[in-house]
Amino acid sequence: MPILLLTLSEALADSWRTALGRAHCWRVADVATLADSLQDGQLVLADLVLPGIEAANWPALCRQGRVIAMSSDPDNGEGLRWLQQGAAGYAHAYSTADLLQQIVSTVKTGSSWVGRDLLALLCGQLGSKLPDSGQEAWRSQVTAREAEVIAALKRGMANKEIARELDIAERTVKAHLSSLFHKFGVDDRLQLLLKLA
Amino acid sequence: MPILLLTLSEALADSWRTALGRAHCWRVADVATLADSLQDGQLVLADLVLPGIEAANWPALCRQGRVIAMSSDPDNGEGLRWLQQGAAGYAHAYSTADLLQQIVSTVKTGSSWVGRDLLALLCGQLGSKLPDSGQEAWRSQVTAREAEVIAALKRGMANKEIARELDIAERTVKAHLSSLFHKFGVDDRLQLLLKLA
DNA sequence: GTAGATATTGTACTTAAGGGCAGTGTGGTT
DNA sequence: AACCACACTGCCCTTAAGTACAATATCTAC
Repeated sequence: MPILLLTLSEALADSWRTALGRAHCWRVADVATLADSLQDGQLVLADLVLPGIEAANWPALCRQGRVIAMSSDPDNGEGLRWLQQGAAGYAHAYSTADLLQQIVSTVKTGSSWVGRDLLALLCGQLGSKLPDSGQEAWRSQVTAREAEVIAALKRGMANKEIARELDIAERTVKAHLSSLFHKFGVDDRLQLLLKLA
Repeated sequence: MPILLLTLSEALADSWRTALGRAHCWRVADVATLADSLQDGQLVLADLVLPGIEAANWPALCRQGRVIAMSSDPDNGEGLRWLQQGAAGYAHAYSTADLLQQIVSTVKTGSSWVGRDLLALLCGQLGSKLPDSGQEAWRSQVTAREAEVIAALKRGMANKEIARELDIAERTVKAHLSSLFHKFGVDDRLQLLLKLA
């Protein structure tokens, strides 16, 4: 599946092609048509200067594909808006080839990409609004070793496997688990997992 | 400059080494010493389970190097806290090799790395606008009776209890579960639950 | 009407899970 | 020194979980 380059500027398209490899890029300039024919999970680099990209088309694009907003004049406020509307990334349209590859590669794996300072802004400004209100109170009553067992449990591992990983006897794993069961008032690993989820 | 692996768990260090290349990794387990001798821009993978990592050491680490917080049990609220304290990234300690390379490569270029859903949370949309990958697709391949068993399982019930509830023999419950295990390619009820979550 | 999916159950077996009891060792507190 | 929390382990026992090998019954589709 080629990467779609959504821009009117031939120069921009060219610099993207050069960075990402000419072969698997496909230039498109008509937003409206694209929104209909977009495949699921399709990767799109979208030049924000493109006429008609904002209106009704952007959310439609983002529903279908993984769209990276490419700004010629990046600004944290602007970036936040596009990300809120479903963008999978926000970057400088004239990023270096290295960075561009990085971004595409990141988004391709299903993650989102956002610059360092924008992230800092997000953490600083919106962070306080999060209901992180120490719902993690249980952590305090769990020892370091028990926490490791929990982590393993959350990966669906059996006692024997956990023992191997932590390099202790299976009996010890059971001991840690028993302790956890008591602390959380549950009967078995399944209920513990549900309690923690 | 090698990547520093800051963890007590040999198993974890090993999985990181395997992903990132044995040659340019360096295992360290003492936070206090490290904080002093850290080079500028040094890349560090920091296991959050490590004792003493939170206290006064974390900010010092982050001032000197690029520190990625590795959680054995990731949670958006937790992630936010570490990022606010200067982390260059927040990821699952047991990420796949591919993803780990991705993360390291991203942070190495000077960007920050943050998972998709955490970013969505930061953007204040809680993922509602992000195309989420067919979350309930599994329902189509599950029979009505199997779905009832799943519902009971999600309440942490044992086979005997499920049998009572559905008014069938325990053996039948086991049959339904076995069928589910095959359909989802898992080995037991715990993994099934994790698969469904 | 025969094939296939679904639901049901039985017997018997192996392995995993969990706990009881008992003990060792370490590190910090009073 | 005495205490305590934590980590670790062994032996033994009970019960739960999961599977192999069958078998019967219903319902829908071709």
